[in-house]
Amino acid sequence: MDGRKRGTGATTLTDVAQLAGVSLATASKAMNGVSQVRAETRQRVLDAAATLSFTPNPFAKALNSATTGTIGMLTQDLDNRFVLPVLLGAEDAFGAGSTSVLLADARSDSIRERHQLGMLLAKRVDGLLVVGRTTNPRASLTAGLKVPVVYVYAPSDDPADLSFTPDNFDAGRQAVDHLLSRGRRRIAFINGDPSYSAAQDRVAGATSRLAEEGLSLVGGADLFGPWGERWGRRCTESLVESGVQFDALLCGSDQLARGALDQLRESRRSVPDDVAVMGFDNWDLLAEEARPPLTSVEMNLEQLGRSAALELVAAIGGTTARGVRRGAVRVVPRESTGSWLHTDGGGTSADTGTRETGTS
Amino acid sequence: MDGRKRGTGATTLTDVAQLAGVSLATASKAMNGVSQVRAETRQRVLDAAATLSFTPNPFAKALNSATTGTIGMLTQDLDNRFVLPVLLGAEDAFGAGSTSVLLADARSDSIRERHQLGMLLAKRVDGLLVVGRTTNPRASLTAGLKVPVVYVYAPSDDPADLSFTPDNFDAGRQAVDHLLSRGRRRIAFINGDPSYSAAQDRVAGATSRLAEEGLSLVGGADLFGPWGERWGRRCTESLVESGVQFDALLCGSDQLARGALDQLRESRRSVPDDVAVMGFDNWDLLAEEARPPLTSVEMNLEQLGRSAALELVAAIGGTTARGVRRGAVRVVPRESTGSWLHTDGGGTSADTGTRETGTS
DNA sequence: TTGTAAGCGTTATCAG
DNA sequence: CTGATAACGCTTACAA
Repeated sequence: MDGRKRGTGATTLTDVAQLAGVSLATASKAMNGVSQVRAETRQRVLDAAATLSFTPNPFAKALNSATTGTIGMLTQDLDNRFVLPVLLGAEDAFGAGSTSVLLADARSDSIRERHQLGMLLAKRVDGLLVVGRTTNPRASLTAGLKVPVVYVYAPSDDPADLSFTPDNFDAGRQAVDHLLSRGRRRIAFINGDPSYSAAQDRVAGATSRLAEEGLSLVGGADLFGPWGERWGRRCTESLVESGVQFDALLCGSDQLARGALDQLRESRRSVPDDVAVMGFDNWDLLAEEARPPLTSVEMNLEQLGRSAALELVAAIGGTTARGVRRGAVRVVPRESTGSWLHTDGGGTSADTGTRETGTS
Repeated sequence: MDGRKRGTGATTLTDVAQLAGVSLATASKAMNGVSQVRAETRQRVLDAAATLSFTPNPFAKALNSATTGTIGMLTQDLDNRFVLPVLLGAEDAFGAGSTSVLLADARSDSIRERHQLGMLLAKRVDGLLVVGRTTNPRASLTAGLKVPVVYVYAPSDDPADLSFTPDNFDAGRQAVDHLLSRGRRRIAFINGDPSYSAAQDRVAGATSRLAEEGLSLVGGADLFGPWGERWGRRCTESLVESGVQFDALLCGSDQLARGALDQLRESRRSVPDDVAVMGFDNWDLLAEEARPPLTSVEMNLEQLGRSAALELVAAIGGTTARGVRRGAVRVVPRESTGSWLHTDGGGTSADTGTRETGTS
């Protein structure tokens, strides 16, 4: 359409300079606010740029600025509900600045991950955000890279790297805290797959908090099984049948908790009056529609992604940080832990409560 | 570390040429396989490149090739479980080629969407994939853009654009087909939010298929309500209480179906013996853990993303296509529709069926 | 077949 | 304060 020899046809700084009646160099300075340019001149250039709706070519720019305004987000498994919020937070944080995000997914394949890494590097990203699939530590990729890398969700196994991961240990502690605050003392813990550090850390946190009260989990601390409602049901069933007394059921995930709730209903245990139930992850879809709505621990994944992004930007800027940062979590109370144990909410008496144990 | 005046320190084509003992131009030709280069020379260059682990600077490349090897993925709402598979499919399809994906999320804000669009364009993407939040048609963004745009999930409201969206109408038809094949004839439909075209299309498809058999939905075709288990339960309850006879319950989503299953259990209706239940979306997490496991319609979102990506690549290549393409869907049978109506469990006769109705 | 040189759009240096 | 001019790394006529 355009008589030029080459070029994209987009308006260039030269066009702007021409319209503004200044030299290319001056136009550049005016646009970037650097160097001394008379206010009037700058305005003229800016106006010209606006009229032509000029957008600087980022490639020409990147060609001599050593930084490209792009970061790579390398996910291990995009098809994972936990990475979504992380992605969102990160994208948001970057977008607020002016860096944009190049996405690459490894599909849980380390060969493919290597390949994607190469591709991202070839695109000259300024930094890398590596988003894991679980909270289990993962192999570091940092060796030999000249760009900063930040790991999110799955921390790097190299302590010299910087990682962000949710604080599952504290999540366990806070959960117990919450249950204690509801007057529960006989807490059972149904857990997920033991190969997940999330499962291990959550129960460890819970145990630790209980120990401070001189308590321990009833029914044992090793009720591991597949994540999922089915195991939640089965495990709850055995627990009930075993005759172990418990007034709270802490479940390693909301899914497990859903199964537990179903089973408790069938066993005619009232929630929360007989048994308080809570989960982890605060997956609204499951938690809010549960009967009763499920108290859960929000892992603040979006915030985690945001923090990681911010820190990556900082690292690109030159700062160097290392170690594993554990993102804050918080309990979101709903009805499943809604009542103080043995109140006469429904109509019963009995104040066998042990509130005096409270430490604060 | 390096005495150069500027530059990133990365090895350049000039380095390669030097090592190979040829001119810059020859090196370039050798690398790109164009023009006539003696095989031996090319090999020498390739070797040199390998030794230096040379990666061409994409910016320098883009600067004179009019195409950048990057597409923009503009999502309306990343925090949506339906976009994940689409993203995955698209990323995969692009990755297979050598285009990479720039991600931008609009957070359901049209102002922000405009902004992100601008940013993507400023980055000189070769094309745009616009991923919607629902399957409702959305405002076209194509006007005035010089890069091709393909819409996924939410189709564009401009028929001149190219859109990919799941075939909800056919999903409704196939669902009914499946239920009919199980001997069910009194089918009730519980639906989600009527403002979703998915809800409308699914029930329309179901109705259409039933009509072919001279049937219609029992309990009416307007049981719309909020997506979610709660509505599934409530709606099922009224249905049961209303005394309407039904041998199948088709639910507008797996979530609704989960609610329905719960309610049916409480109403002592056996699934699938008394009532077959099925949903849409085939959300494994819900469907597989349901009691019994839930038959559902798989919307093939990943494939949808892949197709859209492929078509975008084609469009960048110069082809022009328009209109709305509806992605194929398929029923995934599980136990909730597992039995032929009125068998007696183990393996009986009873051919009360109406198989002869089949049109083909 | 290979090399020279002219861009691509910007920024940075250094004179005016 | 402004303007030539030389990079940045690569592709591509055009010569040799």
